[in-house]
Amino acid sequence: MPRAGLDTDTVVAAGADLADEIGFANLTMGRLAERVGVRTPSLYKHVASQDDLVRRIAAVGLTGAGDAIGSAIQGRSGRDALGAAARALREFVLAHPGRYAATVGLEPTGPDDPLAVAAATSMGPFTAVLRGYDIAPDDMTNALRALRSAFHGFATIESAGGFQWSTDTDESFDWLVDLIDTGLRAKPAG
Amino acid sequence: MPRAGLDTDTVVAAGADLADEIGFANLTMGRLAERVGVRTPSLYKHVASQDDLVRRIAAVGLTGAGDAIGSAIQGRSGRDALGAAARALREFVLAHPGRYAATVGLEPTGPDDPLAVAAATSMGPFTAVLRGYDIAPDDMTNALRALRSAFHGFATIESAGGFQWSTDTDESFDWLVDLIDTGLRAKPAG
DNA sequence: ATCACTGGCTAAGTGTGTTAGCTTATGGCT
DNA sequence: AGCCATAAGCTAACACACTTAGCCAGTGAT
Repeated sequence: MPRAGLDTDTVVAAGADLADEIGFANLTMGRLAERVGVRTPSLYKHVASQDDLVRRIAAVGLTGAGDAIGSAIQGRSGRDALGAAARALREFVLAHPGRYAATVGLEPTGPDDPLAVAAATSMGPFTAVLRGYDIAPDDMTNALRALRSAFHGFATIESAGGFQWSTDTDESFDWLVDLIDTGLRAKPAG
Repeated sequence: MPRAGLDTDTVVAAGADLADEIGFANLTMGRLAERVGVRTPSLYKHVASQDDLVRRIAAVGLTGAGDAIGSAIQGRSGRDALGAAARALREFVLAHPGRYAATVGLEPTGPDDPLAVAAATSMGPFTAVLRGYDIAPDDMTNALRALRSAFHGFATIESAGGFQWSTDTDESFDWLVDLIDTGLRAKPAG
């Protein structure tokens, strides 16, 4: 009876990959166990429950998205940085739909929830982007939430196949980025 | 053995109410059966499956949101109409979180999917709102998708408790509306 | 070489979605 | 009023999925 040599990170990573492949809704403990070459109950040596697994996958997804956005804005600023950040988020969600789907609909358990921390840090790059605009310090949180709402909304709707008419989604995305950029520029700083 | 006198609409409406009360994730066929005073298998006389039920609840949710937005913009135009529409959507989602949660993550099955139709018509009022701005006809779809992304994103994140810091969400919402309004106004029509 | 630890296993329990097949209330027709 | 087709409810049973309990064996330190 040889051992598979799993640990928590391996299991979570495999779960994230599997969710991307077969869709988050189809992720089950049984399928994940099969994927990593082990029987279902053995997974519970590495994660406490399915909910625990999902939260860890979500954290991985948020961290990944944040990293992608962070490196996308390197050396850019202003409209350029905004576009690069938004594009990076969108491409991450399209490339990793399962991981990202795991992040929606999770109530944060507390202020020091690792998931909440991951969510906060993953949005960090957007703060950097906003520094390229003339935003009053008091409005920083509002602006961050606006960006997050708009790009998260677009990415999740697109990822779920929610845009019906066959009009080019790339064009719609660029239009949204331009709308936000224009708004941020024209809005009075106070 | 008296009859409960159910039909599909009754079951779906009860399901929507129950989802609002206990949360969409906690909606089960068993709980719904108990709610309507019937045994679980009896529900299958009125809906084909749980997936069918969810899609019907989602359609009810989208229709309800669309109606709320539609009546909110009566007699308003421009920034006023935009704010009223956005506020109506947000309040609908906060008042009916379960119904609205049912709408996310559903692949439309086809072009004549009743769900797709409901989604399209529910966004109709936003088209009316956009007529108050100087949008090129070719950009109408892009603008509609932008509005939908932004307000859907905000509403779902807020409804899921995703906004961490204790900064006032009302203020953030107004800020978002103002950002979009400013952007739509300043963006060149071509 | 031994021993504590730990990662794997099987067995079993609970809850949820679903189907099959029976029974009887309901409403229309004669 | 009585008859009958339809369909709404029921029980029983199955298929999975998540989870726990408890056993066994591989692993690494002493």
